[in-house]
Order: sequence, then C-alpha cells, then structure tokens
Amino acid sequence: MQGRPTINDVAQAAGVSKSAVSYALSGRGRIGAETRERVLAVAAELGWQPSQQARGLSSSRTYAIGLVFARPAELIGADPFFAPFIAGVEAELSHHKYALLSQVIVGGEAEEEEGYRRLASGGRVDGMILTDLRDIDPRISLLRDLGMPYVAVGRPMQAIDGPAVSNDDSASVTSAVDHLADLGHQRIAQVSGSRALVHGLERERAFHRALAARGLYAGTVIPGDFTGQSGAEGMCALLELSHRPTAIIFANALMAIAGMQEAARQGVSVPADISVVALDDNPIAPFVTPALTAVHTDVLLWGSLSARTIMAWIEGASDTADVTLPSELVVRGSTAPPPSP
Amino acid sequence: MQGRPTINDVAQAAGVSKSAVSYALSGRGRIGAETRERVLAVAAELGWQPSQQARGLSSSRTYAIGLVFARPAELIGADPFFAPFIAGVEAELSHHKYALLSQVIVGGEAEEEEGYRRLASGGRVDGMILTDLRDIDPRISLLRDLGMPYVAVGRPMQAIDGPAVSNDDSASVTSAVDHLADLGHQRIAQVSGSRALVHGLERERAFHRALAARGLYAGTVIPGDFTGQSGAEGMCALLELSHRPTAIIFANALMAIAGMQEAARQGVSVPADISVVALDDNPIAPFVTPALTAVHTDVLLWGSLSARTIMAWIEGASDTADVTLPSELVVRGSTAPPPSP
DNA sequence: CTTCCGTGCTGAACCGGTTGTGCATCGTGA
DNA sequence: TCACGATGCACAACCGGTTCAGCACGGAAG
Repeated sequence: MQGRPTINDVAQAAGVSKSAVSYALSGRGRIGAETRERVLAVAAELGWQPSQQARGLSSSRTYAIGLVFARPAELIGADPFFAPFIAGVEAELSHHKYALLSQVIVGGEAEEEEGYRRLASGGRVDGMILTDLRDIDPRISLLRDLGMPYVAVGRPMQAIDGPAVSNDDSASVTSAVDHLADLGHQRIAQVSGSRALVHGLERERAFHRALAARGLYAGTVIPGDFTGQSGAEGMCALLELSHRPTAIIFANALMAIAGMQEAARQGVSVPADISVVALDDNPIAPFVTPALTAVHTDVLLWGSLSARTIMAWIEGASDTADVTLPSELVVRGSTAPPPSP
Repeated sequence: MQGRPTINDVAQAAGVSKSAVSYALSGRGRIGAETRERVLAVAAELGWQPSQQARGLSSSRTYAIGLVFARPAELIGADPFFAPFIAGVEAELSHHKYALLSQVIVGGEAEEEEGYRRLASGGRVDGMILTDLRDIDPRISLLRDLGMPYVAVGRPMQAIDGPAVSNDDSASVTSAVDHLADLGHQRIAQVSGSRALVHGLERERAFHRALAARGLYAGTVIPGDFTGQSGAEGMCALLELSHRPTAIIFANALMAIAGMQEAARQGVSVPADISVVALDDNPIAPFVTPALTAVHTDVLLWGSLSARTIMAWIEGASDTADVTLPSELVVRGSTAPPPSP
C-alpha cells in the first residue's frame, strides 16, 4: 500500500473481489446495492482513483485528446487564440474525464508533422484537434491513415471526411466591410495574413464578395504574415498608393496596431484620415489609442465546441456535423467616416 | 493486426519471443547482434511504436508532465507568458520522449486545485510544473503528500523542499528603477499585479530596495490585478496625486498600455510628461505609440529550463538546484527624462 | 572428458484495470 | 416439492508492454 492505492487495495479492504470493485464503480455489472455502497465508501476513504493508464490498456482508449499548435517564434506570444482556445477545450474535456495532451511547436511544418506523429503513434491520444489548416493539408491523410479521429478548427477547402468547427470568416469580413461602407468608405483595402492557411484564402474571397455586394470597386490586398512588422509594411505600402484607401482591414490586431503606429509616424491620423479594422480581436485592442475596432469571436466557446465534437466522434456518435461560430464586430475608436475630399 | 501493431506482431514477424523484442529495443538484456538488428528492422517495417500506456503500466511511469495554468478569463488571452512557456517546455520534453499534459483553467483557486488533483490522482503524470505561486501555496503540500515531483516556476517565499526556476524579479525591478533614475526621475511609482502571487510581493520589496539604493524617496504603490482596467485605474489614481510621479512602473504590458491610454485621455503626454515602464514584455509593446519600454525575459528558455529540471528530478538526479533567469530592459519610446519643472 | 561459466534466448509473472463466464444462492411458479 | 430463472459475486483471461528466472548450448579450463 505504498504509493497510490490500487483496485486490489480497495477490494481487499472491502472484502470483495477486484471485479466487484470495478463493477461497483462503473455500474455495469450486477452488484447488490449495499455492496456497492460499501465499496464506494472504502474507495473514497482510501482516496482511490482508477489509473487511467491501466484503464486505457484494457479499453484501448487513452481518454486523452491531442492538440498540436505550430507558430513561428515571433507570433507565439502575441497570438490571443492559443490560451483561450485551450482553456475552452479543457473546460469541456475535463467534464468528461478526458485530458489534453498539447504540443506547442515553434517552427515550421516539418516539426509540426513530427509532433502529430509522435502523439499519434505513441498511442497517447484517442483523437486530435487540428488548427491552422492549410489549403491541402497532409495531416488529414496522415490521421486518416492512422485511423485517428480528428476535428478541423476552421473549415478546410478540401473535402476532409471529418467534422470542422469554424468561425465564419466570410461573415467576419462582411461585417467589417459593411461597417466601413455604412460609414461612407469607398476605397477599402486589406492586409491579409498568410495565404497558405485556409482562412486567409477564404477571407480574401469574402472580401471581394462583400465589396461587390456593396457596389464598391475591388480593393487592394496586401499580403502579410500576421506579424507586427508585416502590418506596418502593409500600411506603408497602402499609404504610398496614388489612390490611397480610406479604410484598411487587417488580418489580426497585432498587424492593425502596428499599422496604426506606422500611420502615426507618417502623420496620418486614425481614424480621421484612415479607418482601421482588425479581423481578430485582442485583449489589448480596447486600450491602444485609438481603441481598435475589431471582429470578436468567442474563442473559449470555439474550444469547447471543438472538444465536444471530437469526443462525440470518439464515442461513436454519428452527429459529427460541422459547427459554425458567430462573430461580432466590436466598434471602438479606430473607425470613422472617411475624410471629406 | 488491425489497428496499431503490438509487440507480439513484431515478435511473430521476427520469429522471436516478445521479451526478445523488448530487450532488443531497450538494449537492456543480452541479445545477439544480428537478432537485434533483425528485430529492429522488422519493427521499423511494421511501423511499431511501443504503447506508452502499456509501458507506463509496468514501469509505473507515464512519461508525461502536468502543467496547470489558471488565469481569470479577461487575462487568459492577453498573457504573453503561457504560449511561449509551453513551447519551451515542449521543446525540451519531446527530446526525451515526454509528453505535456496541460490544463488551462479559467477561474479561481478552487478549480485550479481540482485540476491538480485530477492530473495527479488519475496517475496521468510523473511530475508537475507549478506556475503562479502564491505566498503560502496549498499545492506544494498537496503534491508532496502525493509523492509527486514538482518544480516551482518563480521562487516561492516558503521553503518548498523542491527546485524552483525563476526569473530574477528583483533584478527586473532594479533595472527599471535604475533606468528611470538615470534619466533623472525622482518620483517613481508602481502599479503592481496581484499581491497574492509571490512575484508580486517580491517585486514590491525590490522596488523599495532599488529606490533606497538610488537615494530616492519611497514611491507610491497602487495595487492592480494585471488587467487593462486596473492599469488605467492605477494611472488615474497616480495622476490625481498632488505630488504627481514622473515615472510609473507597471506590472505588465497590458496594464502599462491601458495606463498610457488613460494618460492620453487626460491630456498627459507619454513620455514628455510621464515615463512608463512595464515589467513584462509583450510582442505588441514595440508597436503601440509610444513604443513601450519593458523588461524582457526569455520565456521560451524559462520553459525549457523548467522542463529540464522536472525531468531531472523524475529521473532521480540529485542536482535539482534552483535556476535563475536573466532579464533585460528593452528601452523603447515610453521613457524619457522628466519634464523640467 | 567432465565441469563450469558466459551467452542468447524463452516462458511466465506482473503492472492495474475491464469484462466474459460460471457457480452458488434465493425466490418463484407449477 | 422440485425445476428454473434471476441475482450477486468470484475467477480468470486479457490489454501491451517490462523484467526476472531459468534453460540450452557452446567454448574454455581443469
């Protein structure tokens, strides 16, 4: 009885066999009411918790979900997605006795795939949550070959035979464009994130659709990479245009804030001369000057729904339908009507 | 042979017993050279990876480390510590075949302790990394009672019988004070984070020590809670003082940025009228206006060292000495000499 | 030629659970 | 009164590894 108590310790203390203990706890077998209560009392007294390792060995389940998260080093701290997403996943998983095996990787795709392989082939997880989907993503087929359940965070372009939990990028972009158009802006530009990721592509298409829907001319799209540096460069490039836009939509708050700094340095006033919107919110956004107008998504909820979806698949549910999250434009101080000509 | 191959599949294919396979892989038993190579070849061909579950069951090890991370909801996304710290931990762990079982908890201490209990008593981890140590922390004794190795991130006040990996809060504060004193500031105030956390206390003491060392009078300390809101309130309170400070040290970048916004709203110019320093850096800090001067710590390294330390304890090493990280003041645009009177 | 030891491998027990099978015991209906 | 089904539990096999004890064989020493 040194160390953690085992099921044998409980069985011995309760004067029953270990199968009786197992049945009493799971409620699966046929166990008399007073025996069950005695066993539960003894288990509680000894502080016994079944070993997940042993349980997993016989059920060939690990009761753990894997999450691999890859970002370049300069983004890993700035990204306001990671922590709340994990928190949401966790909140849901822990109610169902699942654990989260996470792996954050600084670096590129090679390391990321290695991360998946490690978690999957070690038999450590029952399923995986995939973030940052790329246009044609090798992880999908990797996991399908391994027979590992997965859920895609963000809707992929390719058919994936699996569930996806996505925020509505199209709606986000549309709400940003509509807000700017309502203010009277006619020349709206975009500084995008990585076009290699599916939501980058989707946002770009949605941008052009939304402009067309409001009868506006096609806006300039400057490619970026989610870093502050690229946000500043995007602003710089747009300010040099002969036909300068009066509003810019940035892929995330970091880029937008860096862009606003660049504008300030060039003596361009936000929002008087140019309006700025970010497509991802950040807790710092309300506190910069001017406060940043951004499209806000409930990332905590996003995590919860992802967790619920992957667990449903693992448990064999058939209703692994796709889920779409709402997002909401939060108007703060960085948008205003365009300057009168 | 459906699903993942097991050690039995390998043994059968190689024409040996499963113990021979185990020995061949671990190099522990006495196995002939050509038998070993044949086994390894077959294992590679079948793509066999030993199940960590089964391995853990017999070795009573899980090859996993637990990390519980608790933050209030409004901070969980803003905190630039979490993601790079995990990334650093991961980078180190994965080289040694360990996995990271993380748990991010939105909420208070009760949920957090529950999180520890769940990971520890489920037998899921071999050791734990403790962050956000409080002055007298119940987790220490909890883990000690469970016989679970742990490493404290940040040096606790109480004696803990265990290793700690800390950044040097005292040095951080001192470098900030020295920088401001060098610029000529005489009245320096602090807006602190939570005093319940050990590094909050340590920073406050170091603040007073550093002021005294420079022959400056004791500075005002306004309590905060790491949120932007509290940063703005702190700035507000300090601006109302009859003998207004000329420089303020904030506990983190979010508070500092919110404080600068509040100053701007009141028509107080940073850094012309008042200088601002943050004790934790943030990737957004260079991009706000003015760019925020902050004390920077290599959080990735912090994570790596924590991982190395906890693994050393688990593997039975005796050299679990405390580690202290360097930090560095990054001077940007939010500090300047005080206004001439 | 026997004894002895080292080498190379096998068989079996074990880690801590889950689950199928089977044996008493008891109550019920014919 | 006896057959029969339901109930309550024990026994044992199994999940996939690790590891200990032991057996067969070969070469070297006596």
